[in-house]
Amino acid sequence: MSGGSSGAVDYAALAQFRHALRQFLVFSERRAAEHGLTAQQHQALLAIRGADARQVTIGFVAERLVIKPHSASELVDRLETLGLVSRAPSPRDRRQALIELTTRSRALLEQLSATHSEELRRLRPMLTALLTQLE
Amino acid sequence: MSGGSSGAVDYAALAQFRHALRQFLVFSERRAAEHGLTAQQHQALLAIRGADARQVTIGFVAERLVIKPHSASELVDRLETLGLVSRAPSPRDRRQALIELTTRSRALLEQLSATHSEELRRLRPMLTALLTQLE
DNA sequence: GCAGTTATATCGGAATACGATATAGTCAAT
DNA sequence: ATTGACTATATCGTATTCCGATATAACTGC
Repeated sequence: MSGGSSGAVDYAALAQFRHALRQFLVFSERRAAEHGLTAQQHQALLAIRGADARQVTIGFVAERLVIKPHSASELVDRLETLGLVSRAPSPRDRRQALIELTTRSRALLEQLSATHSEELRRLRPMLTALLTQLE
Repeated sequence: MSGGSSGAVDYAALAQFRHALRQFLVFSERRAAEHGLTAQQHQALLAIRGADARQVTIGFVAERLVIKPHSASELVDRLETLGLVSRAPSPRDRRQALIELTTRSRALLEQLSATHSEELRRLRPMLTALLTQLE
């Protein structure tokens, strides 16, 4: 036996888990599209909102979305063009760009998040069951 | 109150869940890349393997990966070029292409799947906790 | 105030899913 | 058998977006 518990891999369980993930991601993508957003734009808005008190910078967005900082910069460009975020140089460190949601994106995100929470509540039993099956 | 349980959305929990998902997907992407595969190629191999007895067609791959059939066709093209799957017309219905893994891709997938199972076992507590938090 | 580092930005290039369309095979009903 | 509707797969051009390489500006310690 290698490192795994029983040696044999449960391909069907893995495949089902990935299928469930894909379904969720496609669900998410479609909801975002209904509001004129791409999946990444939605994720960025959520990451910014979810930061609560923290100062949100390009670097922060990059870290939360697990993309390179220069990709986050481009992503924020697009959001700014859409009027969904504002960028302002940080007074503390003028290299940093402080990012904030606009009224419009806050409203948008609230709707999207409600839908997503609901969907995840719906998917939870299946996801946890599939994860359990992998043990 | 709307449809949700308490009306207010837990943005931080949603954001954390998406961050965890992204981390897993990036993990997966990197492992696949170490074996010369893209994420989608790996997913396709897994879907084919996870089908067990079932006859695997382009349509089946499309359905499991939640992509359009013509995108699945392109994806299988690339896998065929890499020598990771074979395509043969079905005797039953000669429109269909029956797809099979090669010896090489089976070995490849076994390694990848072991790593992934392990990682998912590691992530399970976090994922289930985050899902629970959304209730 | 210089060297090294950090934060963000710009540009060209690569990958891949998609829409529109094409081709080939199947099936039902005549 | 032939037609017509439908299904499975394939091809082509396009758009999106991430990345690597590189640039710029600002911060830090000495």
